Amino acid sequence: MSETPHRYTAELAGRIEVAWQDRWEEQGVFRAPNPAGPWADPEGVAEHEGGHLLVLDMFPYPSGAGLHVGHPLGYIATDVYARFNRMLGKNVLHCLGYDAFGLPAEQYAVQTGQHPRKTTEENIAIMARQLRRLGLGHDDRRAVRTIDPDYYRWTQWIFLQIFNAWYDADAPREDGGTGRARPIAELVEEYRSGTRPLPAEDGRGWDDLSHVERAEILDSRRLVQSVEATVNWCPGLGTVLANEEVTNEGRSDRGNFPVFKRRLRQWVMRITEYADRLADDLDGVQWPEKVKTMQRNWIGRSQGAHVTFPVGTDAAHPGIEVFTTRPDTLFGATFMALAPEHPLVDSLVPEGGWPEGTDDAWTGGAATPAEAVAAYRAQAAARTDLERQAEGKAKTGVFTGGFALNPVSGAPVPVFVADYVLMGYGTGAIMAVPAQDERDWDFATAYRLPIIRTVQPPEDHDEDTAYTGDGPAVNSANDEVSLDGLDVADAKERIVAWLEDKGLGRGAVTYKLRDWLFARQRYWGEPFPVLFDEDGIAHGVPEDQLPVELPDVPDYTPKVYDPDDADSEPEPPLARDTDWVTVEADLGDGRGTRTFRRDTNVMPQWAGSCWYYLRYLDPANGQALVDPENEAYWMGPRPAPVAGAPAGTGDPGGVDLYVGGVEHAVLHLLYARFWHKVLFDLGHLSSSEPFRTYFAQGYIQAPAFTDARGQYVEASEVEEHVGDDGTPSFTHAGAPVNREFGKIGKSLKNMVSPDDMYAMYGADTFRLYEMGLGPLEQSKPWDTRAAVGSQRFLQRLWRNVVDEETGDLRVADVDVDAETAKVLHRTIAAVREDYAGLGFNTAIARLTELNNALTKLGGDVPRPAAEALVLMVAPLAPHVAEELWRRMGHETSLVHAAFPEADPALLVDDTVTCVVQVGGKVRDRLEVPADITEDALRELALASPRIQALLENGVRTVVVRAPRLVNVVPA
RNA sequence: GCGCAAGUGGCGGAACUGGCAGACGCGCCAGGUUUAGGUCCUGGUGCCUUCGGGUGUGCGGGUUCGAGUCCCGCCUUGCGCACCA
Repeated sequence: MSETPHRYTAELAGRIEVAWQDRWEEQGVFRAPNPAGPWADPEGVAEHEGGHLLVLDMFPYPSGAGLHVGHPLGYIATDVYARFNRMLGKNVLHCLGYDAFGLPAEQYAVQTGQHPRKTTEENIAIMARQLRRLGLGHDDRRAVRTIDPDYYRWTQWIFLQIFNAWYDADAPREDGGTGRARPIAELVEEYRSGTRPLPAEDGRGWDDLSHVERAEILDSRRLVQSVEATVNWCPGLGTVLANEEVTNEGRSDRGNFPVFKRRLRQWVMRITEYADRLADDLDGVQWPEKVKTMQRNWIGRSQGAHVTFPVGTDAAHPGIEVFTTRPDTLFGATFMALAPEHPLVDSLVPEGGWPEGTDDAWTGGAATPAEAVAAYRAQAAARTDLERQAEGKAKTGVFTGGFALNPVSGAPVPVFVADYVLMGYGTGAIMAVPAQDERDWDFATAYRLPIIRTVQPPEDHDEDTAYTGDGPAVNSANDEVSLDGLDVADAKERIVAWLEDKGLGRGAVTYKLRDWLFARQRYWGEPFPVLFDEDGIAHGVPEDQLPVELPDVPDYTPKVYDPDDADSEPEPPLARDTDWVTVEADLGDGRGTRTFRRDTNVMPQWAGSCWYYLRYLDPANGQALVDPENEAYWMGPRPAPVAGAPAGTGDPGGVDLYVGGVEHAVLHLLYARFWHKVLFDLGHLSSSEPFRTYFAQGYIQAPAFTDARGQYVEASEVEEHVGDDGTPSFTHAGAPVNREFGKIGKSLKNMVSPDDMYAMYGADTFRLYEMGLGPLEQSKPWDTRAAVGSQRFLQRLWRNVVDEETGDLRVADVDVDAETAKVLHRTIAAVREDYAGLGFNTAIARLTELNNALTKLGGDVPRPAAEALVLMVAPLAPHVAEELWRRMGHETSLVHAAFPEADPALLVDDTVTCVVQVGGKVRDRLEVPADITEDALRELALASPRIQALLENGVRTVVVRAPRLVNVVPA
C-alpha cells in the first residue's frame, strides 16, 4: 500500500466515483427537459441555446452472466459524446432501458428452475449496478423495461395499429413518394361507399356481406395477417422463427438448433410491402456502407420480367412462368429448368418412354421420364441445403420429357428438373440462357444443350465461357421485333414492351425479403392483443382494455422437443391456461359481451426493441406512446440532409447518433425501420426513419489460451514470459500454452468483468483505457495490465492539481506562459474536433501531451491551464474531473460547464521548421518565419552548407512549398 | 466463387487535401528515489551500421521533384453474400 496519503489510487478513485454518482443522481443533472407531455418543461428546453441531441445505445439484454469488459465500449463512447455535447450547451437526451422479454431470459429461468420474471429482474439489477458504477450520464427517469405492463401496453398498441392498417400502394406520401399504410377503417369506408370495388363482383354491396365475408376481405389486406405458410420450425426451442433468425447453416440464431421447414398457420407482418422504401430510404441516412449493403442484400430487390413459356404438348396447360432479370436474352433461352418441388413438374412428364432424340445424358439412366423425375426428386429431397452446398457448384438435373415453346422464337425448348433452381425464389422456374449466364452455361455444357449468343462479347472474351456483361444484342429478332444492335438496357425495354403487348409477360420486381413471421410459441413475451370469436375471426382488443397482461401461469416451461424431431408440433405454454384463454369481453362494436378465445402465441423478442427509442422520449405518457411535440423536437427532420446523401434527398429525421455492433444489421435495424415507417404513415411520427446516423463499433477481443490438447485454460491463471528478443511466451501451471484472441466469455475462459477493473483501477481509468485503445469502429485486443497507462495519466493529472503528500491545491492563480498557452490552445482545438468525430483515442493522446507538458513545468500549475485540462478530460473521466473541479473551488457540477474554446491567435506559429530535401530525402532543417516568401525560402535553403555539399553537379529544379518544405532536385 | 474492409516497431495504434513515418500508450532498456518493489520520477527505444550513414509502412510494378497516402497486378487476414435466375 502506498504511504503517500493523497495519491490517486484505485481505492481513492472508487470513493470519488461512488460519491459523484450519488451526487449526480440526487441533483438529477442528466435529466433532459421535454417540451411537452407529462414532464413538459418548455423553459428548461429554451435554456439550451445549443439545440438538442438524441444519443442512443443498443437496447441491452440482461443476461445471467453479467457484463464483461466488451459490453460497455459503446456505452462509454456515447457517454463521452453526450457529455461533450452537454458542455457545448445542447439539450442532450441519453438514457438506457432494458430489453428483457425473449428466449435467453426464458431459457435461463428454465435452467435455474425459477420464474422468468424473477430471474430477469435479478439480472437487470446486477446489470444496472455494474453500469451505474461506470458513471454513465443517463436520464434515470427514462430507464424503460419491455417487461413492464406500462411499456408493453404500447407494444401491443403498435401491434394493433399495424393490424388495423392496410397498405395502399397508390396513395401519395408527404415525401413525394407513392404508397403508404392507411387505417383499415378507411378501406371499409371505400368498400361501403363503392369508391373501391369489392374483390368478388357478384353485385352485392359491403353491407350485404356477412361479417365473416367482410372479415375475410379485410384480413387479406391487413399489415398483420394470419397465413398458412412455410415457416422455420425449431423443435429444440419449441417455436417457429423468422427468416432473419435462421443462420446460413440452417440453424437457430439462438441456441444453434436445427430448423425445419413446415407448413403452419402463423401471424406474419407484411414487411414486404415496405421493401422498396426500406431499400431506397437508406440513401437518406448516414450509416456505414457495409450495413446498408447488408440490408440491401437482405431485401434483395431485383428488376426484370415475368415471362410465360407455353407448354407445347397441351393447349390447356397454363404454361410455365419464369422470372428473369435478363429478358433481353430471351432469344438465347435454349432450355428451361424447374425446381424439384415445382408444382408443374408432373404436368410436364409424358406417359411412356423418352421422346425421340433424347440425349442419354438427360435421362439419369432411367427407363422413362416418370422414373427419372421421381428418382431425381427423391434424391433432391433427401439432401439438406447444407449438403447441397457442400457438393459445390456441380449442376445436376434430369429431363422431364416435356417441351415448352420459347415465346419469342417459337422454338421448342426441353424442360429439365434441376436443383440449382430454388423453389423459394422467383417462380421456382427459370429460362436458361447459357450464353449469358454462368450457371446455365455449366448445365448446358454438362448436358450437351445448345448455346446461342445473344449479346456480342468483346473480342478478348474467352469463347468457352458465358458473357454476362453489356454489349450489342445479336441473334435476337423475329418477324415482329428485333433487338439486334441494342445495348442491354434498351433491349430489355423493347422486349418487355413487346411481351406486354402480346400478353406473354410483364416487367416485374422481386425481392428476397419475406414477410416477418411474428408469433412465437413461448411464454416470456408480449401476449397478442387479439381475440378470436366463435367464427374464428380475429378482433383487436380495444385500446382502453390494454394491456393484455401476461398471465402468471404455473407452468411457463415451453414444450421443447428432440432438436431433430422435425415432425413435432408447436405448443404454446399459454394454451395450457384455459382460464386465461377463454374470456368474456365487450369489444364496443355494439354486439355486447361475448365469449372469445385469446391468441396463445407471444410476440418475438424484437417487438419490444422495435420502438424503445420512441418511449425514451416520453416514458411517463399515459395518453400516447409519445407526445407528438416531443417526437418532433427530439427526432424530427433537420433542415439539411446527412452528409453524402444523393442530391434531392431530404433529412428523414431520427436519432442523432446510434452506436452498436454490426450484428443487428438485418434484424433489429430492419424491423425497427419497418415499424417506424408504419407509424409515420399513420401520422403518429414526424420522422420517417428511426436512426439518422448509425455508427458500427468494433468488438473487444481478449486473449485466450489453449494447452497442448487444444483445450482452453483459464486465462487469468496464465503467466507471461518475455524472451531475449522481446517476444512473449506463455505458461499455465508450468506447461506452455498458445495465445489466441477471441470473443470474451465463458467458453474461451477469458472473462474479464468491469467489476475487476473497478477494483483494480476505478471506473475513470477503465473508461479512459477503453476509449484510448484505438478507433471506435475497429476491433481490438484487450490487455488488462495495459490499463496502468491510463491510470498513470489520471495520477499525473491528479498531481497537477493536488499535492499527494499534503492534499493541498497545487494550482496557482498565475498566468500561463506563452509556450504552455500555445500547447493548451492547440490541444483545445484538436480535442474539440476529435470529440465531435468520435476520435476519442487521438483526443486522449492530445490530452496526455498537455498533461505531460504541465507536469514538466515543475512548479505550480497555472489555474487557467489546469481548469481547461480538467474540463476537457471531464467527458472521458468525469468523476475525477468533477472532484478536481470542486477542489479548485467550483461549487457546481461541471456537467453543464462550458467546454474550453481555443484562441485562434494562439494556433498560428511565428516560426516553423522547414524541411529541406535533396532528391526527396531530408538533408536539413531550417527554422524560418511562418510568413516567409517562396523566393526567400528557396534562397535560404540553397545557402545551407549541408545542402551545398550535396549539389556538386548543380541544380535541375527546386520545388518550394513555403513555409514547410523545399525539395532540391540535383542535376 | 462474388463483394467490402484492412495489412505501419515486440504490441494497441498516430500521420489534414501526396510533403519531417512511428504521435500517445503498453512492453522493454538504463538511471534516480526506496530496506524492498508488480511504486513513483527522469531518459532511451523501427531495423541494420564499420557511427559516415544506409534502410524501412504485406509483395511486385507504375505515376510524381516527392507515395503509408494515388494507379495496376498479386499475397494475407477479417467480415458479408453464396446456385437469388
